[in-house]
Amino acid sequence: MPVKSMLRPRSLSRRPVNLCYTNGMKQELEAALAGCAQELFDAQVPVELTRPDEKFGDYATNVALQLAKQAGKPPREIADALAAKAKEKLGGKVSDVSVAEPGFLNLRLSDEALVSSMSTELTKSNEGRKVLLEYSCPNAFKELHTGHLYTTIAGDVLGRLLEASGAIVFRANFGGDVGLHVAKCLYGVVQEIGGEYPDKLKDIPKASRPEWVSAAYVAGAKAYEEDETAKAKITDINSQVYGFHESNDKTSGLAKIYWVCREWSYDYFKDFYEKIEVEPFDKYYPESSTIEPGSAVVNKHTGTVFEKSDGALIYRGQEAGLHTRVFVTSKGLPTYETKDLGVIFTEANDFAYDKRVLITGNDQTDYMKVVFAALGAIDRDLAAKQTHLTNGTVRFGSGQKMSSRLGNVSRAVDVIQTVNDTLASQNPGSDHYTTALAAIKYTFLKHRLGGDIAFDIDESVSLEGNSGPYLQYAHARARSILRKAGGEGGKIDSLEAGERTLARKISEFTEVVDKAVAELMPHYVCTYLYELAQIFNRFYENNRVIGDQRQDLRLVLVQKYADTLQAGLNLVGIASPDKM
RNA sequence: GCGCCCUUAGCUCAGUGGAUUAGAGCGUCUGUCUUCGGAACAGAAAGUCGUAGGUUCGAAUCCUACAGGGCGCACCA
Repeated sequence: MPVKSMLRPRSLSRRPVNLCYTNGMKQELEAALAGCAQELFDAQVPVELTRPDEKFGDYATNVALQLAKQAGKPPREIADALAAKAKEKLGGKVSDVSVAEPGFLNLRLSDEALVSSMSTELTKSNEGRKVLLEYSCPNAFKELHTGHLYTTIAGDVLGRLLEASGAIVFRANFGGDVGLHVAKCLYGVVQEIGGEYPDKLKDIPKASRPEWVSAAYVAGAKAYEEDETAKAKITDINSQVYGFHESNDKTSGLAKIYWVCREWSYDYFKDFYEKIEVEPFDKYYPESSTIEPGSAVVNKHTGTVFEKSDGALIYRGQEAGLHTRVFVTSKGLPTYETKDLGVIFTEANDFAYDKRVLITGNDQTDYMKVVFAALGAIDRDLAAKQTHLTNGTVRFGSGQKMSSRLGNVSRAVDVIQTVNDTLASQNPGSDHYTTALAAIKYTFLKHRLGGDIAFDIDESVSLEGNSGPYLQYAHARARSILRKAGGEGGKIDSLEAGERTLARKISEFTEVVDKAVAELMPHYVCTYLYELAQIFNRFYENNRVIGDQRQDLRLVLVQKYADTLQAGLNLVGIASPDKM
């Protein structure tokens, strides 16, 4: 495969390739219609069903318009023929197949078929596929900020989606534990404790460690800018830290401080992930561990893939329309490029993945292309397994109004704290942490992955409208009905209008998830769940369940709805308590 | 300077080749209900889909140019 094909624009790579679905009403109807086209016109066309406005039907297709050109007949004529054939072929599955100008085909499912297609059984489109997900990726010795919160939540949900589609997911976390930021931090630490006395670290209580280390970093960074002596010292510490790894130094004063503070960082990350209720990582890849494998790869391909230029080792990406980037500096130090190659190969060894999905900020788009291009020149197969997704920058405030409570503060813990406090003040006494998490996660996840996000604290904390808490409430409400009604339920034979609208929406669930999985876009699920809850709330407003003649039937619908909403919330990592 | 991304209602965003009125939420205005949990529901006002061309039976969606905004362009990560 030529290198260029790996550099295709995201809009193309998003297209799903795997079309071997096994079940589902949509797939069944598509196959049947393709069969009709084959029989009538001897034409092979991919039939794609869409969900039109309910008044037109349950599914629609423009296949007749596509066929018109091939067959050289008016689309209307083709549509009429297809409709007649489809009715005959699909029998009891559809109650109506109609044609609309200029040649759209609309299908309406029979109530029976509609009811049977309400399912939370998902398509296993990635059965057995090994997918490595790399996300979150915070630097040790620093605090987690809002960007980390976003990428962590997004990555976690992509993992859930992939797992739901049958994939075996490996969650990897690649973060910097060497480099200038570490040296700055260590400098600050040493200043704070008055020398290279690792024993003094014992005095720092566990709970305040993250902030303490962070403060040391800030002090170190300031000294680096303002004080020449400090700057020289920090530069020296920087190379010492590399030495701690090379010589496996665990005993000298500064080395001890380094290892202890590094461990504190990893503890802090793990606590944080637990706190925001995301799946734990399978493995951490500290940057220091990727230097050796990365350098080995670069050295091996020097002269072929990489070339010397001004004393540095570079990959010349210019010919492919990319940037030329340095992999090893003229001082012989590996750059992030080399470390990235190192982690790619190490992960491949550890997990033997079929696909690797990396999620980073969108400022790394062009950079990653260069790394992948270099990788492609080394190992085409491995390069073909790489996917780079980006999450946008989190902006605060919306337009004119900045949030007075958050200002520009972007620490992840502050965001959580602020949302939690706001909820607590609005609704004292109840358990609002679950609600706070739902609010935050949903705020991030409802947007299409890739674009920047305006994080408006007031909006995300809102319990109304298109929000996580609205969905949780909509779920708890349905569960409450079910509790009150007891375990009864009945059979669904025919549906009234409001019931049918709800059933129709429920039946879309698996299709929406398929799409979210195929495109690795969680927001489709969020949008769907909100629409589902909205439709239920309308139904609920207009239709009595308990005590109604149709109680038994409606309870089945409520049950299906609650299960579907719960399954969907679970997929996007949001809790669905039965009571709030 | 070169490259990539973005621009849809007052604000925040869905929609990315299909159909009569381009959809939501928030905000604004007006209602519903002696509530199977009101964190609800119904309705109204609000849009030349950045601008100008082009391709197509059909364009917010594809192409070109321009404008505005963001990001990236060798020894940082």
